[in-house]
Amino acid sequence: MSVTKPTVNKTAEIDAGKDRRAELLAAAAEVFVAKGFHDAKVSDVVTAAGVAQGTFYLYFKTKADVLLQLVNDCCLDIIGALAACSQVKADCRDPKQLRESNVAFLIDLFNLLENKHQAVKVVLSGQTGVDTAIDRALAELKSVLVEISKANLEAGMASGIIRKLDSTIVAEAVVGMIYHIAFERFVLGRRLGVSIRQLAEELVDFELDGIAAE
Amino acid sequence: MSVTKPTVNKTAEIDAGKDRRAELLAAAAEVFVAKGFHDAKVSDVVTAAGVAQGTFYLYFKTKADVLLQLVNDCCLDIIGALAACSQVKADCRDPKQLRESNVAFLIDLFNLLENKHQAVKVVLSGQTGVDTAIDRALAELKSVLVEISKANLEAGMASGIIRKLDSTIVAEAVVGMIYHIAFERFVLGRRLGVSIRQLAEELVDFELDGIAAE
Amino acid sequence: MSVTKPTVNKTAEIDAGKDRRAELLAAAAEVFVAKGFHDAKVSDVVTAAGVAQGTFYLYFKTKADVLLQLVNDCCLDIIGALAACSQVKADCRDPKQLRESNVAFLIDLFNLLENKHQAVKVVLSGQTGVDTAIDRALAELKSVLVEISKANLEAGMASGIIRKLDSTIVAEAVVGMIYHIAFERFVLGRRLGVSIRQLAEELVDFELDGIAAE
Amino acid sequence: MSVTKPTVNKTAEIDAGKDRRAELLAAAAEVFVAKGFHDAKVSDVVTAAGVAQGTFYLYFKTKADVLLQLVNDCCLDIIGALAACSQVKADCRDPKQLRESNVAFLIDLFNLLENKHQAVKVVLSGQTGVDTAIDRALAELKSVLVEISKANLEAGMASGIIRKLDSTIVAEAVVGMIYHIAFERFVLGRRLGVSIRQLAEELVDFELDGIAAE
DNA sequence: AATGAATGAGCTTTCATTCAT
DNA sequence: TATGAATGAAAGCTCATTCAT
Repeated sequence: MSVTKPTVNKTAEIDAGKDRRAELLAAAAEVFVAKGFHDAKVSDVVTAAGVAQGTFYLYFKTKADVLLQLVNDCCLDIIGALAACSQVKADCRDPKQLRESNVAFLIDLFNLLENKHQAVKVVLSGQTGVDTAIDRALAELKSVLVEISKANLEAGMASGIIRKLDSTIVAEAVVGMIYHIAFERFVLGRRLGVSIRQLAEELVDFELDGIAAE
Repeated sequence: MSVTKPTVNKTAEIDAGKDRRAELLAAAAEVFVAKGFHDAKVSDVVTAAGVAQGTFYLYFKTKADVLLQLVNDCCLDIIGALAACSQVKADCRDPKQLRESNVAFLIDLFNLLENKHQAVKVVLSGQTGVDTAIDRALAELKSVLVEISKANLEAGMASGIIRKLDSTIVAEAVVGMIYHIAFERFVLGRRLGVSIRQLAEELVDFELDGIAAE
Repeated sequence: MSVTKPTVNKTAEIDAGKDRRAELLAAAAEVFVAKGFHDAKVSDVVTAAGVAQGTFYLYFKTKADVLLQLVNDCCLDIIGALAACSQVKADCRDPKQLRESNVAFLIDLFNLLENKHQAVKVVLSGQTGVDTAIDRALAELKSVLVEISKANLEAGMASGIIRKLDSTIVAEAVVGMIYHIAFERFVLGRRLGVSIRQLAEELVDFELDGIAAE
Repeated sequence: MSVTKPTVNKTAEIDAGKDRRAELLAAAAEVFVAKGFHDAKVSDVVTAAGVAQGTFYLYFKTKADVLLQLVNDCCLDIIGALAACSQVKADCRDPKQLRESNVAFLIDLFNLLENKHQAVKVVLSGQTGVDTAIDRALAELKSVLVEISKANLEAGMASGIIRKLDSTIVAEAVVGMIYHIAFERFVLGRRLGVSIRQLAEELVDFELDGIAAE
């Protein structure tokens, strides 16, 4: 049926479809963050999006499906961005450069999270157990972060710029730290009285030098 | 007949009541961890506990109530234990002592979590949005950890053993790190190839000295 | 087992049993009036009676059974009393005597209702549809009242002291009037500012002479 | 396609909605009369209406809500009708006119009750204690009847057409009589062998002249 | 006789999903 | 595509009744 339609219409339709889909996705993110996935009703989402109940099912197979797409889209974006900005760090030699590249990385990450806003909140609030595909996507994102961290630690150890340590444990620790801080700031909205840059610098200082004096 | 019942029986009866409650609590923890609170049915819990549906409601007002009690019990226990073991650190003077008291604290905490087992899994998996009382208890636990951490950081800064830093941010970072590691190990069961002692030592090394060489 | 017990004990037991039964009956009446049969729980009744849940079932087969016994007891009492006091009227000749015997009858009836108190409230609130036996008892009571009224009307017509009328309709009307007034006074507690005697006199005036002047 | 729908269809749709509600209301009345509110299940109502369980909750908030609406609708209708037909009586001067206006009023009332059929049965069977709003509506209806009756009695006394009497008590008695007769005829179906006109005349004779000869 | 913990059938209500229009 | 009324499976919770002590 759609095959016989002129291209112009087809494009218009697709665009309209994309808009609708995007609207629903945005509305869903908003509602899921506000009430949590389980307490959010499909009717809440369609009300927020200003469409009818049935329209939801033109774009998503099930209620879980919209969460999956939300998480997938967001995770893929973040993973993509991480891949881009994490390569800078890999070959730094001196401590100052290490500090700077780490700070730059965190600032990039935090800005990314800040812009994604609602979708990020959904990802960070860790809606687990809804669907194995979602669990996989969330695990994948965390795993990518851990891998980046671990790879950097090992490269640094090889080049002598980082002390000998258990890269697995420390990578997990670093990622846990970042997730927690990101959750506080981007989901709960607790800015802790600092800008993104200040936050990144403080965290990198902690990561590199620890808390001990000297 | 009932008049002549020895005290022992009476005690046994009371214990039976406590046992039932404990059995249901344990079964609920198990089921909540396995399926998540929302997907867990009361019928799952009673089946796991081997009692009838109605029996559940002799001990708990609602399905959310059992989660609340689980979380409350567990959080109170942990907070109590933390209060006890966190005081050692407060007045240490030299770096070696600082390291040791931190390691001891983490070992105590991890052992506590390991023993509480299922209830801890429930607490750590962060079942949020079910009940404001539950949210409050979980927030309280985290807040206590952050406060302990912050107080220690500030005491250490005052005595010169800890460098100047933003105690709020670093305390959050440390707690995020611990939560994440605890979640990995005690909920997901990823032991990362180390004992609790090794884990604690590695984390304290990271916390005190960071990752930078020298 | 009870056969081998000495008579004294047996009597004591029976009395105790009667007391318990009476206590439960009284408690049930109270609770049924306060909450209505359907909203009243067996647990409310036993709590009010100060006995354990299981004890209820030593004296009554089901929850409906206690209502049945309450209604039966009360209806039988009233019917018995009615039979006694209604015979006076039957053979009165002159108008003054008719008025007096009617007033006396109503006073007797109202006093009876006032004394039965709670049980009467149960009967008058017309708990219908719980059990066919209960429906039958309530219908029987009303039917007896209607029959008395009808017989008196017909006797009066025969003796010329009462005008020609449809004894069935008027008997129903009279009974409806009495039920309604009794309900207002003995269930809802609206005394309408008069004593039982005044009430009876006013009603008999209305019954005999109607409202028209002259 | 839907864009081109003629207005007629839109109306049809709205009517469908009204019809559904009316169907459910009718089915509920039927079921409530047959089994009583408490023993009637929502599943009985939807089965009687030929719709699915969930459909019930598209039109009514709860099971009690449908009873409330039934009672409210019916009571309001009756009160409205009463207001209209009760004014005729107010200023009648001679006995014959008084009798005729009273008969006319009762005939109007009985016809109204006969037409409302099932809903009236629900109202007259006095489903009490389900919801305070329902209790209020039923009390309001009775109160209106009593007030009308009382006002007429007092007007009649003032104009000398009605003898001196306690208008409160007599008004209650008259309303009790009417309720009882209406219940017998319109709920239980006992027609007592007379037409509505005959019934009204007999009752008015009784009301005006009482039972005494002469 | 008295207890009260345990039972489990059965109810109301919710809400994701469908489908005729 | 869009609609929204209708669906019905499923879940939480209640409470009359039982029974071992």
